[in-house]
Amino acid sequence: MSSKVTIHEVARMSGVSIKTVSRVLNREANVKSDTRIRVQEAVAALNYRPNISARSLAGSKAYLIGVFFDNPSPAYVTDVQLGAIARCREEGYHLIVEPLDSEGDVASQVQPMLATLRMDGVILTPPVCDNVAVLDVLEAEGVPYVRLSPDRDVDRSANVRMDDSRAAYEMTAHLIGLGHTDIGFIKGHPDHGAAHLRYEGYVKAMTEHGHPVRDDRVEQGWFSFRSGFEAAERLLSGDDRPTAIFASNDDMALGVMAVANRLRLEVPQTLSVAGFDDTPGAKVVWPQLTTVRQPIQAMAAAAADLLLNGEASGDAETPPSRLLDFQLVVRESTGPAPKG
Amino acid sequence: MSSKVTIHEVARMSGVSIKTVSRVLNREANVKSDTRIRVQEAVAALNYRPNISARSLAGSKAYLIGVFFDNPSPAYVTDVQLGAIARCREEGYHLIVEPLDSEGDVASQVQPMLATLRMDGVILTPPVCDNVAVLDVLEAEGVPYVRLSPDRDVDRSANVRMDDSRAAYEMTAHLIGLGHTDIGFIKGHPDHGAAHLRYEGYVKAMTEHGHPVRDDRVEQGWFSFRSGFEAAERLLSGDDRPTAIFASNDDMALGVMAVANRLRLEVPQTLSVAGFDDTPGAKVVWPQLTTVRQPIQAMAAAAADLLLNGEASGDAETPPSRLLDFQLVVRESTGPAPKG
DNA sequence: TAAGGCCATGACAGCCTTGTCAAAGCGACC
DNA sequence: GGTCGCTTTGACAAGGCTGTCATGGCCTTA
Repeated sequence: MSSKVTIHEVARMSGVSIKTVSRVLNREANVKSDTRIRVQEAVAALNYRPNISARSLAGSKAYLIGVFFDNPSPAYVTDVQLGAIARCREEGYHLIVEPLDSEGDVASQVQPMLATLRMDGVILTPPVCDNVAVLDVLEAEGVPYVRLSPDRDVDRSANVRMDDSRAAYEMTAHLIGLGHTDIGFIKGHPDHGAAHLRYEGYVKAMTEHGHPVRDDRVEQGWFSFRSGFEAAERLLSGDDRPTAIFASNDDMALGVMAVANRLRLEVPQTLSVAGFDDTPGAKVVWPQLTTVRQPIQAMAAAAADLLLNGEASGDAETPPSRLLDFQLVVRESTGPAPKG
Repeated sequence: MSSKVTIHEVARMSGVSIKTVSRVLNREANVKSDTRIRVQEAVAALNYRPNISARSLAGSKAYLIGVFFDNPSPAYVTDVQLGAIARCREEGYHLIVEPLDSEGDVASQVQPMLATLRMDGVILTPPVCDNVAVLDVLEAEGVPYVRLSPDRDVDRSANVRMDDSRAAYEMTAHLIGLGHTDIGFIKGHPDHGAAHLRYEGYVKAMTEHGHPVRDDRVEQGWFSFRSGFEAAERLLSGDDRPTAIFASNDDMALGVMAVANRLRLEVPQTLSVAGFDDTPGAKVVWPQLTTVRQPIQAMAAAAADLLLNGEASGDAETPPSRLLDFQLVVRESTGPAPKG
């Protein structure tokens, strides 16, 4: 088709000035409705689309939102992208993805990019969202940003989070509801704030229901399959073992399942296993894993929303924060506690 | 810092014209080397970065490469992004990601996007890379594109592929090398060209090594966990069963492992299992899966390369194509054939 | 020495849109 | 009829950069 239709041609075709076409395109007020319609018809007829470069050069918006990540979980990353784009498309914005290499000097990777692209906003996923150098650069360049599930300095800037503590509480309560009283727990990487929150939720649920939190039932893990595997070996060796294990993420829970498998402990008849995150792996194992789903797409959409509606611009005294609901996904890896 | 440094200031600081600064930035010839150095120093001192909008408005490049996908596999998608960005960064290009919804009218989603952004090129992943409507729009808009692992009309345009047939051949040969002669095969989704190629490689290896391809050892699958599970149930029920199963992707192989697990068939002592793709799930099961790794990042980088060096521009009579090497990943799910 | 050619550089227009500001249109009211 | 105040519209500059073309210096060649 048309290699390049400009606003000029639309103006000529509809018999108004370029500026009026611009007004219609930008949904500005004070355009007579029949003028508006005439222009819209011309736009449709010529199949005209405004040139984003010219637009951002002339105006103040770039129509670009950045997504910065350095995340080992592809599923998380794509969910963020899908959620963000869903909201962005409504307003004609596009997504620029920038994988960061946190091994290197992240700030120096970010500054040039911000200076060239002049994006309207940036969404930061963990762990980049806790990289102070990156935040500093963003603020220096005056680019609004929203952090997803930040760990540190939560009040520093706009963010979107999930209630990890309450989710862990409810998962624990779910197990207790199934009759378990002796529930093992595998902690996550101590550098991640979420790890602490999840542990907190577990402790709270156990305590409130009158079950002791035994030291030898809590193992340190690192969010990896291997660490879950090793923690499970410690928890499950010998005859005195818990009837359920709640791992603070799915990868570790899968490690637990592997050990159970090896030891011929039937899941969930002999041992219930619960995870956290609802990664793709959770559906691939057998039996499928009971876990907690973060509404990642919704969180990303909320982040995009904060950016697009201007709330994240950093002028408010209290940065906006949105807390989204999680979802307990009960599948086959948890069941009633064995009798006796 | 500097809210916006323009090329003008660099020109003043280094005592040359704006145009000369532009020449230095674009690595053009015919600039005296001490002039070049002076300019570069000024650029560094002012921390100047060219404004991408102004650049693309004035020039012919947009410095943007698009990645279109509608891919159920997040791992694949992020690998593509990582590979593409690695090559793009070398030349100051950025990545725009556009998830497509192939349920809807894809072409009409794509055209406006191409018209507004005027990207310099687009990378298409399966299955979008086989959507003729999308290809038509790209060509109509004159946007160069590269397809990753296309199935149909392979010669229509630039593409990057892997030798699926040979990979399947080598995996089968690997099993034969371990002493297996009775090897089951689970085919992939018949709409995917790769499914046929993989089957072809299996047949070729069996035949060349003098082993029969028994009809009751080949099952139709659909690339899903469930279809692998069901195919394995058919292959493994009864006493007359193969000593190895080669599933044409990992998800199905995981289904096989689940069945083996249920039937108490030890992997790999009693049954060897091989997959294809090296998805994250392959490392999460126990024992870890022997599989074939596609060099996805390298393929995406090759695609970006074709775009950036102009080979994909569609002017050559034969569209360029790159065939990359796969990698056999031997882990614990395959072992010597049981004796007797 | 004059003519021709190449290299290095700069002046200026143009890319397509938005922002500013002024002007024109319109209705109502005194 | 004239004035005021509002809505609607347009002329023009500006945004930061690259493309085109012209200029001047210097080297080569006859």
